[in-house]
Formats: sequence, C-alpha cells, structure tokens
Amino acid sequence: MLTISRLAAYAGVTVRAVRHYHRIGLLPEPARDRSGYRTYDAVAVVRLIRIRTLADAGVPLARVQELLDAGTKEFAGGVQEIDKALRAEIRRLQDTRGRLARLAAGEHLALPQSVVDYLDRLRGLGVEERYIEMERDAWIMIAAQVPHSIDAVIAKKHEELDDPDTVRLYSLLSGALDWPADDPRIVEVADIMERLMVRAMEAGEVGADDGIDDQFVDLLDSAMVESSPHAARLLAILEERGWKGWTRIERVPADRLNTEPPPS
Amino acid sequence: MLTISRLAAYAGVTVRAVRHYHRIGLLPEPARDRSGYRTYDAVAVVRLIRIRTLADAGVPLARVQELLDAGTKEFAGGVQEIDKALRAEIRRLQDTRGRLARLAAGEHLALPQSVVDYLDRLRGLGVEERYIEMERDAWIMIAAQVPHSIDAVIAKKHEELDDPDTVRLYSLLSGALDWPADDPRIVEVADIMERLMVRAMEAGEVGADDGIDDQFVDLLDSAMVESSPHAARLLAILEERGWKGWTRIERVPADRLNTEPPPS
DNA sequence: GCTTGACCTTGACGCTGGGTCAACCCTCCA
DNA sequence: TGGAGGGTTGACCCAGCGTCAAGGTCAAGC
Repeated sequence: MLTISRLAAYAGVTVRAVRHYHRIGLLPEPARDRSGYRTYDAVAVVRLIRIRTLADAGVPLARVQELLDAGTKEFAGGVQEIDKALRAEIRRLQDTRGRLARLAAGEHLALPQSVVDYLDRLRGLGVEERYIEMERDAWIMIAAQVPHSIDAVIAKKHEELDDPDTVRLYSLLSGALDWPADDPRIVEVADIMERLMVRAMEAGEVGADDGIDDQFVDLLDSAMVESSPHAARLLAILEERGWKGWTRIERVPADRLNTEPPPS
Repeated sequence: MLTISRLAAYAGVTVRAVRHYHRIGLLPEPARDRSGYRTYDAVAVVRLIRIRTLADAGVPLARVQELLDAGTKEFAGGVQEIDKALRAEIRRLQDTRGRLARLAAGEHLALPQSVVDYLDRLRGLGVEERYIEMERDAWIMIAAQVPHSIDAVIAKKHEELDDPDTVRLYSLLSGALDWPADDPRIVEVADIMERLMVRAMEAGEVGADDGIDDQFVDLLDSAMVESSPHAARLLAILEERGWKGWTRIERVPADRLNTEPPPS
C-alpha cells in the first residue's frame, strides 16, 4: 500500500491537495493503518490521476466529481465539451499574446483602429504631437461614449481632411499652442472655420444627429476651452459671427445673438 | 466625462471590477461629481485597458501595479516574461488536450508506456482480462513506489517472456482463476516455477537488488495470496521444495525449512 | 533506550479576483 | 410625482488549495 505522500508524488499533486479531495468527497477516504495513516491502493492512484487530468484542464472539482461518477456516455460528452473549452482558451491566450505585443509596442489599445489611422494621418500632415495627444484623449472619450458609431464619425472626419482648408486649419491649430495670447492669426483660424461651416451647412451636414448627447458635447467643448487660452477667443469671434459650438456646430439666429450671458 | 458603467463597458470589465481596482489602489479614485458619482477621463480609460490586457494574460493584479508604475525598460522586461509564461501555458494546455484524449480513449494514464506495452504483450499471449487487471493494479503500485526504476524492471519481465516456460506459466495462471480448489494442475505450475527459478539462480539473477523495499515485497505477496485460493497452496508447495516468495524469490537453506511458524 | 528527522494527523486562517446581495441615494422622463 | 435605471458603500461568499500550528509515528543510528 501507499502512503499519502507517495500517492501524491506519483500522481504529481501535493499531499494537501489529496486531503482536500478527501474533504470534498472527490476521492474516497481510504482505510487507515493502526497508527491512523491513510493507506492507498491502485484504485486510488487511478482515480487521483483522472482527477488531476480533468482539473489540469480547468474543470471545477465539483464537475470532475460529476463526470467521474457518471456513465461512459455522459463522460465522453463532458470530455468533448472540456476539449472545446480548452481550444477556446488556447485561442484566447494566443489573442492575449497579440494584445500584449501591441501594448509593449506602445499602440493605443484604448482606440479602435479607425481612430488610430486618423491620428496617424494628422501626424502625417505635420500636426504636433502635443495636439495629437489632446485629440487622442478626446477620441478615447468619444469612443467610450458611442462605441457603435465611432467608425462612422471617423469616416466623416477623414472626408473633411480631403478639404485643403481643413488641412490648413489643423496646421494652424497645432502651432497655436505656442502663440502669444493675442496672436492675430486666430482671426485666420476663425475665417477658415467659418468657410468650412458654411460649406457644411450647404451640404446639409449641420444639425445631423451624430448620436452624441448634448451634455457630452458641452463637456468636450469645455475641455477644448481649457486646453488653450486661444480657444475661448476663437469661440467668441465665431459667436459674434453667428456660430456656436465646436464639437457640434450650430447656426445662431441673428435676433438671439448676445441675449444670453457669456459663459462663466 | 464618463460614468463608471460607461468606463467599464468600454474597457470590457464589470463595474464591480473597476471598484475593486480602486480599493486595491490599482486605478486611482477619480474626482466625483456633486452627487458623489465617479467621473472618469481618458487617462483612466487607457490605464484600465492596460490593466485588463495584463490581467487577461494571467498577471496577478499586484504585479500589474508594479509593471504599470515602473519604467519603460522594466515594463518591457516584465512583458517579455509574461509572454514566455503565456507560451508555456499554451503548451501546457495543448498537452492537457492530449492527456484528455487518452483519458477518454480509456488509456491507463496511471502507468508508464513501458508497462502498458508489457500488459498488451500478455494480452496478446491470450492471458485473461481479469488476470491482466490484477497485474495492472500491482504494476500501478510498483510504479508509484519506484517510478525511477520501473522501466528497468519491466525490461527484465520482457526478457522473461522470451522463455516459453514463462509463457506457459502465464497461460496456466490466467486460467487458474476458474479452477476448482484442489485442481491438480497447480503442481504443473509449481514445476514450471521451480525450473524458472533454478535457471534464474544459475544466471545469478536471484538476490539482485531491484530497489523495491522488503515491506512492499511482502505486501505484493500477500495481495497475491488474497487474489486466489490457489495462491496459498502454490506457495506452500514451493516452500516444501525450498523456495520462498513470489514477488522476489529466495532460496531457503534446507536446515531452516519449517522451523518458523507459518504466516498468519 | 534515546534522539533525530522525515512523515503523518487534524484544524484554522489566508489568498485572488472578484460575484452577489442589501440598503440606500441620484437623475431623468413621462 | 413616481418609477425606472443609473449610482454609492459595505459585508459576506466562492474555489482550490498554501501555509502555519501543534502535535503523534516510524525507522535508523548511537
């Protein structure tokens, strides 16, 4: 007969595990010798190895018990199911390896590929990294809010970049981070924006539902205002000309201009 | 800003998990709005996704914290280590799939291949399945006791099977399970055994150390005695002729014969 | 016959990574 | 105004053992 440690060593488990299996009734308590030691036979070895094989496959011990005490047919079915789960787990781990590699490479796992491509395009246009980081954070927030429509939104932004005016706009905005507070070029920015807005209105693109809720639009706008001292001035200029907003543009009717107090 | 549930949904985790990460200090507690709700920004999204990527790879959360708060170099090293562990885990799972298939096919995972081959050879010689099962259980116990030398022991048994006398012996023993209690063929068994023992002694094989301890030899012998009513008779006949044991054979000097009390 | 060291016993607490209530508050919409 | 559907904290629960703690047993050597 075997002692508990021989049994455990042969089956490749710890003594503690064997005792655990006894407590939960997975492995029957064997006879004891006169000093109280457990004495095991070959049947216990076979059962323990079957337990380990299933447990190593990630099967919960309760399920292991069901399977080992079930008929041949149910057992075969269960094993097939376990094997399927095992294949899935292997695929998941391979997938995780891929994500890990991308994480190590510094890729932005927080963003869908479409957004990453868009940011790369901006980078290619010479937009400064500081500005791109601001954009990136905004996109992360947008993607988190409306994960289902992010690709459509990005597609529209890509179209906009086909317009040389938009390219010029980004080029100006990127540099603006270093402008002095009263730099006159901000007026040029406003001019370009107004041209773009007019064209967008004519194309019927303004006021279209983008699926982003109003509060969130306000939030992105205020984040923009906080990002640079020029931002508030730019919005003020545009508002004088009858435009409102940044993330989402609105035309303000002339009679409502300046009837509301300025934002705090 | 994001609420906890939007953050969680976007990163693919549960709200509960996010709060757990706050409690263990893995994700910093964000600011609250005036009603006490947590409000998250893009930085939190990025951090949470990094946490998940590492946690999905099986990294303990404490280690995740170390890695995320470490320098680029240490991070890269850590990720490499994790990837190695991931590869090892994938291999382990593939291995487990193999063992699972063998388990489902009814193979004896409790036995090394050499023993399985040996039992198959016995089966090929026409030995009855009942007898083979007894042999198998004995081999399981032996393999558990002396896993390192089991292959050598089996090699010796294979050699013995090259002797036609041994083959005849097994053929008789296999059928003996159904013999009446006083079947005279038991004497033929004893004759064959004696011939084999003499030859083994002449070859100097008796008394060689097989690495199996005495107590265990006694145990296997007594298991043999319990397995069949003929076993005791067979041992008695052999003992009259000056031989002792079964698992391990000893020559008993003539002057010591019958001087000890019979075993209980 | 005594010690030593390896092994055995039971029992209790600890750990990870959250799940699952419970009991209550906040916000939004009809 | 009230009800759904968020949010908040807190407390307990789970597997599958690891890890002491506090001893009893056994074989071996001196």
